[in-house]
Amino acid sequence: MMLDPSEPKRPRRALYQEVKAYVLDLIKRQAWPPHYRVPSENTLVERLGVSRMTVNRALRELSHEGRLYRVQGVGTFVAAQKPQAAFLTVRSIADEIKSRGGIHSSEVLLLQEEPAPEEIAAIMGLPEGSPIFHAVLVHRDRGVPIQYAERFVNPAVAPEFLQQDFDRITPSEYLLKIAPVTEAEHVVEATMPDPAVRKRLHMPAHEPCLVLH
Amino acid sequence: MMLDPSEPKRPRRALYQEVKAYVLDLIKRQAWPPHYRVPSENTLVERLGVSRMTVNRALRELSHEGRLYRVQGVGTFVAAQKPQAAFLTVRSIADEIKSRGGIHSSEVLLLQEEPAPEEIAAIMGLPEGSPIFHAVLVHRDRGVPIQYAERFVNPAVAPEFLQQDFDRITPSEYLLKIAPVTEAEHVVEATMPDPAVRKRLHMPAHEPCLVLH
DNA sequence: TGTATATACTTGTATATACAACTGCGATTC
DNA sequence: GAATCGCAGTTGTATATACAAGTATATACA
Repeated sequence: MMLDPSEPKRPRRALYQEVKAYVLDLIKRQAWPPHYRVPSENTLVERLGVSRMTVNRALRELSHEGRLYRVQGVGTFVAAQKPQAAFLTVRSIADEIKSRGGIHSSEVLLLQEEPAPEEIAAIMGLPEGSPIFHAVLVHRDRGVPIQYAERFVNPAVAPEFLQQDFDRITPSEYLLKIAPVTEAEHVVEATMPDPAVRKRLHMPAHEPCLVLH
Repeated sequence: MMLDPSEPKRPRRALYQEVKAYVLDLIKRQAWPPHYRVPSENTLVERLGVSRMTVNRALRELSHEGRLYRVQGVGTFVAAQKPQAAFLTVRSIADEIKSRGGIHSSEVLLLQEEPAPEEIAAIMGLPEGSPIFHAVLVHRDRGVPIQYAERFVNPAVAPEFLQQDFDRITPSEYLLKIAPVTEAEHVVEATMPDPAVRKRLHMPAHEPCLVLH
């Protein structure tokens, strides 16, 4: 199939947009399922009859949009469907604060290995009481507490977790780095934090807050 | 200032990244305030000693990232600072549902003019009891209630509000269309919905939810 | 068998060039 | 005065070319 600029439907769209549409169509119709290896740039150059820079721009933008991912020296692949976020999207808290001109800092309140509590073990599919990493951090913007994060990590996934310097890199960033997320479960609930948490965030009493599991 | 690849700090970063950093730095330091007209691509080519395609990519990506905006035939300008969103971003609920393959429907529970309640009037800067439009909708995905939206609208801003067909277009989309938002205030709070709302969403008792003002 | 090397292929970046599309403005013309 | 035209300047797109950088595989060698 060629993308000929002189086709019946005069292409008001740019060529690289056509290439993007071509790829998106194949993804949407499942002809290219998730993690399918997309034809190389040079292959698409031949197949579509456009220059490599044009193909490159199309694939690069689709990659930027999260529809593809690319690995230098290896190839281009169809990204797994994005985790569905019902009118909420969660970003790295550090990025978020930085992007609006704030000054991010974080404090490690707790970082240790401990036996998994029953409910945590059940969620993660581990036997109750098996060792698990437990971290508690507070993120601040110019010293103002913004987010309190309590986190349990399966040691099988991130054995080096306890050795990390979380003043340099946030746990989210570290985990994303060593275990690229293909699937994630987010549960947002609203609740009243317990008194201990409330105190650490300097929150007034009786004020509910958001909890992200 | 030239961006010479042979500078002391060997640039592990790509040239177009350097150009982006150069522009971002000037924006961040307010040397280029919002709506300031950025030098043209050709000017930056001379000033930075890189090719136009490199400058073009840098400016295009910054435009894509919302830091600049570009008008063909006119120029490139510094974008107004984006409304700061603390780790939450809000999209059109209809778009959101559609984008994850759901089927959106909405039901108008109430749509009328009424005297403004005291607290609403205070927030909107209107005299208490002045007429105001009041709309209540439920958004659903395949029949499952996803969002309950109660909305007060200043008649001065959207006089045609009551005449709209909100089965076709959501109130958010309508308001965005007739009154492009330059500034918005979002307050997210967690609370227990009152029994009437709870019943309309078929929510189990005692479950808190999110409220977006 | 194990290791190092060569190679082919992939994506990433940078350049020069060219033309298209659009805008704003001044000059020209009626 | 009003409308039109042309032109300079701007961004938008497309190409050919080249090299850098990363990966995987095959090959040669000890």
